[in-house]
Amino acid sequence: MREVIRRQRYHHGNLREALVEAALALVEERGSPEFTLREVARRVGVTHAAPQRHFEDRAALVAAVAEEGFHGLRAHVESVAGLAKARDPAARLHALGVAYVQFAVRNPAHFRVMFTAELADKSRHPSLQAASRAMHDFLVQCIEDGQREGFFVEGDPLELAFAAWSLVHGLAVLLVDGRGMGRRPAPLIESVVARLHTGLLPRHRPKRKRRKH
Amino acid sequence: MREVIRRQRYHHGNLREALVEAALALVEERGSPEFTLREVARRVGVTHAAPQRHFEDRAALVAAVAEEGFHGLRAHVESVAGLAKARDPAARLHALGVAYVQFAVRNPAHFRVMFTAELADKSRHPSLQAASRAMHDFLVQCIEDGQREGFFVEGDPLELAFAAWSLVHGLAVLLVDGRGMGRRPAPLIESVVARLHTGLLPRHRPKRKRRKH
DNA sequence: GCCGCAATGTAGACGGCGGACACATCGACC
DNA sequence: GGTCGATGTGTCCGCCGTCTACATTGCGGC
Repeated sequence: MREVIRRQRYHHGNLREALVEAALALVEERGSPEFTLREVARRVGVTHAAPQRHFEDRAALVAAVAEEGFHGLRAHVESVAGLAKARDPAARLHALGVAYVQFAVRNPAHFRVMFTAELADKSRHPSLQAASRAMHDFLVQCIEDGQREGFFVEGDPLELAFAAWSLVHGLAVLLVDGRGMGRRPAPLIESVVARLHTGLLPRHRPKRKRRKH
Repeated sequence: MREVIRRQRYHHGNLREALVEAALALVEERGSPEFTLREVARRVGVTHAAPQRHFEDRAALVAAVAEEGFHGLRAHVESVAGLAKARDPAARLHALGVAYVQFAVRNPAHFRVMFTAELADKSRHPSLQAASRAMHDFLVQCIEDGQREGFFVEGDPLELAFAAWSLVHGLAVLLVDGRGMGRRPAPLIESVVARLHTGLLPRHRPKRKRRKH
């Protein structure tokens, strides 16, 4: 009965990629990086044990999805920052930040998996660590360049990078989690990332001490 | 054999709280918000079905831990911001941000559970939504006060609040996930949150266009 | 005091899960 | 055309969350 729809070929042919794709689709559909190995296998049309030929365990599949995501993120960020290369470092940093958040909003499933709690210990997945690290190094480089040319405030570049990374990552997380207060994301991203540059304090600080009451 | 160590009383007496506490301890120990209901029950010394008398399902227990965390966060933030109340709004906002991140770093287990992916859909847990919302409202209020008195730049207060919330939340997430670059967290928190106020651009923007090469 | 009942914990069953294994099928290379 | 490694199947294991029937308890009305 059930074998009416049956895979024709015994071998799938491209199971590994198909599994990654199916897993991503599941995350997309349910908006949460929780999926079952068997579920993924069913969707692809193979037995639940078949994935083991391609991924040592469930975590390996999750890591593969995350890694694909990191590569996509890096490509997007570098392409956008590359376009802004001719302009000054501040514009480049701005473009970098916007691109980061854009990627998250456009690829929420990938982003969720990339930062899922199950992958918190990345020591088991060195390629993930490398991708994340490369991103960070690129950011620090961008800030050091800007400082050297006087476009950014002086100070420990690592600390500035950490601040930028925090704002941008926090923004991405909040937007992907649907805490965007129902606004259109694009302008919100632009203005929030711009805030990183100018800060919340007015350029001309009021000298009056405090209100009367 | 195994009943040598056996609970004396048939009724635990305070099972609900004990379960929340045990769950939190497990998260703390393994550094990840993944725990098993049966595991928690074993640790408390009851049968695996006993928790069901207090929590409809596993998600309800997770939500209870998260809710406890939100109450703690709010208490911490409000107490710190209360102390800084006498000072100007900028100092108050700074204190608020530092307190937020401090809470995350000091209570990583709580923080992880509060923002775990399983609770992404908070519609099923209105008390969580309320706690998170209260936090946000407090922040917006703080910014509106500051703007009114000229301590912050003008503009949509919701957008400024979103920027502040992003930076602080991102910083907390990165620190809790151990991406703090091995630095002592306290000074890093101070300086990164301070960066929110001043931004990355120098106060006196260089007018020269760009480097020669 | 004691009794009946709601609250709370126990014991066991069920289906689904991740993982391990032996076996079936395939395709690439000799 | 035969062989062997690669890839998918079928089955088993222990653990999981949840359900249900039953045991134990504490408490309020008599």
